[in-house]
Amino acid sequence: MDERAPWIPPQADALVLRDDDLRHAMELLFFAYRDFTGEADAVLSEYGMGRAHHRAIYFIGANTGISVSELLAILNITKQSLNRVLSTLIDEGYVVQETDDGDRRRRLMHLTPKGRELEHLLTRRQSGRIAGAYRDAGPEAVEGFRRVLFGLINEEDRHRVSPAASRGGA
Amino acid sequence: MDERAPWIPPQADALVLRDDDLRHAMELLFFAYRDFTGEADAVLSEYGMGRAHHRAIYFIGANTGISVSELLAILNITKQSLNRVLSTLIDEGYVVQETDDGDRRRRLMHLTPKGRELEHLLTRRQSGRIAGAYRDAGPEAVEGFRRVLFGLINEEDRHRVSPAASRGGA
DNA sequence: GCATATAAGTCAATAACACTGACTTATTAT
DNA sequence: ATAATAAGTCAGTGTTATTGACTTATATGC
Repeated sequence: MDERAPWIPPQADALVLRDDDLRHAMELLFFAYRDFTGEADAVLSEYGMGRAHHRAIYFIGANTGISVSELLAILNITKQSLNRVLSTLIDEGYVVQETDDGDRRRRLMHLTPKGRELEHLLTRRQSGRIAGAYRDAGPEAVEGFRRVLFGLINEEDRHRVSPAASRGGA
Repeated sequence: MDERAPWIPPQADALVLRDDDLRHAMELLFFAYRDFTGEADAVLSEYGMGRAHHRAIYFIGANTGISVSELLAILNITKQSLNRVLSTLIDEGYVVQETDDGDRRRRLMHLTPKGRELEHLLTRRQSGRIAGAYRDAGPEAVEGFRRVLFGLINEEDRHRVSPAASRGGA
């Protein structure tokens, strides 16, 4: 069995990718994501919540007026899984649902002030981590970081990523 | 409450980080990690395994002769959690443990040929995704990707990331 | 108007993954 | 001999997610 990277069409002067490079990338993703998410987990457990609540709060906050089915598409989980999380958030006053006037089947959601406050509390530590990494790596590295991560996302979901404020700034 | 990014010491000509930039980074991480890991999940479920098995296989494969406690430190989970996964992998012949001659309390682990085969099967699709993203983004972007992700990892764990083969290559 | 499709919500059962706490067994170090 | 370390085990719990079946309300196509 041929083990050497059958997935690289050796073309032009393309960068040569070895096993070590891929291993390195996978480990970077694993550790970075682990530490990045771990940041908020401590706060969440104080509220009796988990990462799923955070994701819901985050994406409702980032997409005010989002419908349930749109949120499901972003999170890639089932309605039943979301429901448990969502009903907690609604019951405890972090999220509000309002019937869409145009289509009264749809429930548009947004954060309450309380929900917005929790969102900020949760993202504050994560923001600090990102800001530090961005600062240490420099603007060009940030642009590269964005390009590669964007390329890792399924094409059909790339449109869901919100735009960055600064793009390619010096 | 002052909401505007209290975590950025505005210094020198440092890149200005806005809420949008941080939101963008968080979403990139979320979607990229989601799609990256989702790649292997389909294969895993055919084997009756989950992501935890994959992580164990991966890190044993990348660190031949690793001890149980070292693996626990990398995965950041409890001994009991690992045990469920590990005993499956051993029972089904993917992983072998051998008593360390120097310290007979320690069990050094490595993949069997069967385990190595599964590891390759699992990482093949992920490798393709990374290779594609690297190719599309270009070598400089790859270097930036690495720098930022590395900076996101807790300092005390950065030494656990294996080195990349190509560093800053043209 | 009626049939059908869509959006949302719900009930029940199950599984993967992780946790805490308590404990045993070897083996090494003091 | 005693204490510490490495590994393994048993029991109970919780979060996150799943599948499958079903209800309710609203919208749309004919």
